[in-house]
Amino acid sequence: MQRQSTQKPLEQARVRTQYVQDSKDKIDKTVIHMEDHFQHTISREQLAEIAELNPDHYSRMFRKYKGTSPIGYLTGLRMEKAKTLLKHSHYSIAEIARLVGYSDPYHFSRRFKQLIGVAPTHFKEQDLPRIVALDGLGHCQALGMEPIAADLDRAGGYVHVSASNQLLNIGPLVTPKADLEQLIALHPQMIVTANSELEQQLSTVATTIKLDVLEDPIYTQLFAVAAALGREKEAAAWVKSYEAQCTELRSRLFGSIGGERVAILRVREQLLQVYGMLNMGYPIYHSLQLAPPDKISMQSIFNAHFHSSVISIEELPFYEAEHLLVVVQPDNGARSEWQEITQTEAWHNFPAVRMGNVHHIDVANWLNNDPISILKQMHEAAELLMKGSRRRNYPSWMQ
DNA sequence: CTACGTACCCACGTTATGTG
DNA sequence: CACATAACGTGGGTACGTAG
Repeated sequence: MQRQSTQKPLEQARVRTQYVQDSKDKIDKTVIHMEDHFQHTISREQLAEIAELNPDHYSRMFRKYKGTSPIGYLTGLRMEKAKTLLKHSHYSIAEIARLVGYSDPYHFSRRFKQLIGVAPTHFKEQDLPRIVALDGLGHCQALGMEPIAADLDRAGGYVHVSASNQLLNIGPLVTPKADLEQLIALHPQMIVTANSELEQQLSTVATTIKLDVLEDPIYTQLFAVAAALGREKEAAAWVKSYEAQCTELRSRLFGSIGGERVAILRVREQLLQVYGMLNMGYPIYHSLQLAPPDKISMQSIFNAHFHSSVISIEELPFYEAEHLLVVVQPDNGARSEWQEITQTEAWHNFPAVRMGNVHHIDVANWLNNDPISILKQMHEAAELLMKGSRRRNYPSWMQ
């Protein structure tokens, strides 16, 4: 008799979940090692040893979680460091090559051109505009442009800000004089903002780029920024890569959950919302083309700007779905609201709850609506829905 | 001339991938 | 997990261009 058949399904799921988590932790351990030691020689074997995995198996696992080979990831890391040094230091190319882990500057130069598109010397001389991103940091980064300052409070957890890129946190800009003076002192050439009043006010300081984050689809927003920065080619390349990833994830998801419905629930103090196709719904319903609850489909058809419905817990059965993504606001009011919800009959009868398909997502990563965040949200959602058909992903404060 | 950077070539090492 | 093999990456060498 096979061992599996004697093991309870829940126990199997627990073991599988533990295994997945262990592998991820091991890969993360090697990523930290790369970040700390990129200036030295690092081999796949060394990394595999750190991860306590067979080198072949390690490469496979790494690609599974990071989408690239270990050495490919390390090279990318080194090139990012090199870009920073080229822009912000006076070291020679040979010195920079050495500082990022290349003993042969010629080799470094070749790889740099191959990956970045321009030779190190030209990159150093490129006169990039001084951009201040009061909004749209993710838009700029998707176009390969690193602003000199940004409102990091509005950037969201998914927009990566590396410690080395000297990005100044300027926000939140609430228009009093002091803030404006600080902004002018930066001598910006471009300012990206979603606030029309500010745009008017700042148009005398620099060329302003107005983002319409509520009305415009993400591609329109990206191309608006690209047009102002002369980066249309980069925008097109980003869209192409993004759509290729959408297609790949859609086909994998179809294989694992088929046409099952996904609902998105946001819990706040005294407020329960079910999301539509916009904002948090965008990566789920638009990018991954997953099915929303039937009522959300109807509401979206009748109102193209439909954002979310505020509901009472008794109305939950009208939004039936086989999978549920839940955002609980990280405050005590929302947490106690959440505790109450999970005690109700409507909750226990909800299909996704009965099937064990409830996943928690972090508000800090999910409220932002920029290319970088949307891409990562899509990957996070796909991973949760594919791997975790029986996995509970409670945040640490709930355990 | 010298220093620095890029392009090209070649041999060898490393990594990815398919198969069992 | 082991193995074979193809693909890719690396490092050393040389030639050449450019600027001071």
